[in-house]
Amino acid sequence: MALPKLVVILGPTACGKSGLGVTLAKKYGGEIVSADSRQVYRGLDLGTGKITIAEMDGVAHHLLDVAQPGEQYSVARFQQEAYTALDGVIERDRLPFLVGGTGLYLRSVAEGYVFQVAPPDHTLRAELEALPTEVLRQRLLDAGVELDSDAWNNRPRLVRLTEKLRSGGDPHAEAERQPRYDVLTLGVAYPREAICRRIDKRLVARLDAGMVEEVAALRSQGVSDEFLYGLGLEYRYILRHLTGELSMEELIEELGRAIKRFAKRQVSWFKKDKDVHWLDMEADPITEATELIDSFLS
RNA sequence: GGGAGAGUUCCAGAGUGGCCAAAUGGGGCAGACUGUAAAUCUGUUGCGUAUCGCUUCGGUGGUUCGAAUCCACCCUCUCCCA
Repeated sequence: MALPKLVVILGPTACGKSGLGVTLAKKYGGEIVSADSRQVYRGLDLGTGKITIAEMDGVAHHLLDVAQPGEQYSVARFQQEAYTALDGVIERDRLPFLVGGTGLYLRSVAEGYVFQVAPPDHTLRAELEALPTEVLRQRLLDAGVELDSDAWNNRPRLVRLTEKLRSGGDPHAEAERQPRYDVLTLGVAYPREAICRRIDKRLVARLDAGMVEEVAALRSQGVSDEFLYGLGLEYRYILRHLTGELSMEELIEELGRAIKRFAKRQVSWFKKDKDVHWLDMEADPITEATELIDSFLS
């Protein structure tokens, strides 16, 4: 039995994924499932570049605003909820579009990651987090776990490896996949300089639109600084501005740089996926995408 | 006009005779990443026909086997007294 079809739209930040998603979804009678690790939170709007109701233009969107700021979210939870949402779209006999920039989230659904039975143990994590890195590392080494240089100082990863070990999992287990969809992946990207220009432009526009005020409001509603800091980018840098650490000029400069660095990391991630059909955004991406989708559906 | 101090590799900033192409941080570049992923982490960052050679530490000229480090003069900047 053939797998249901899914169109994935991915790409670095500020390249027009959401807009393209809406256009294509309208054209094909589709619905959109967002794949963004920060847009799942309610109230994180300007800072995440979340699509507005008006911009949705009547197209149904899923997995936006499904968690409370401060709440724990994870790839596994995302995958679960995305599967449910996508299956709903398919049942309604509509074409599902998975649109977003969180590489891990996208891939977990598009490729069907099978997660080990080792859910986060927050009590254990709290314990481990108090330990020095060398201790975390040494315990794993003593247990025969092999660590590559990339994980050597990576505390979150050391903690997760320990967690897997404790719950009887195998830290070396081969990554498993069970694809549930027949996927067409469209990539949205501009040349590097163009991305940088778009990022700068969008940053200023969002600050004008009240992005700093959004963060201030979240704080006054009781969202912790720790959570905001952990979100990174806009929330982290604006928090630092609000606490007086960064002037407005420094905020614009440093945040702009950080977003560009992030875009680069996204590109690094997406580049590895050889199945992406990269659209030429400076030509006619809609026609190009339409042709690809048409042949994908036929 | 007089006095004090400073000029270092993209930036900031260590380094005061050999272990210095030069610490560290930032930035840049490349990368990793299956339950925190906008997070977290790794490598690299003068040039070259590369376990060796070449050109760098404001400029010029000295001292020395050897100088970013010492001396002289010059240029620039900061500060203090006028």
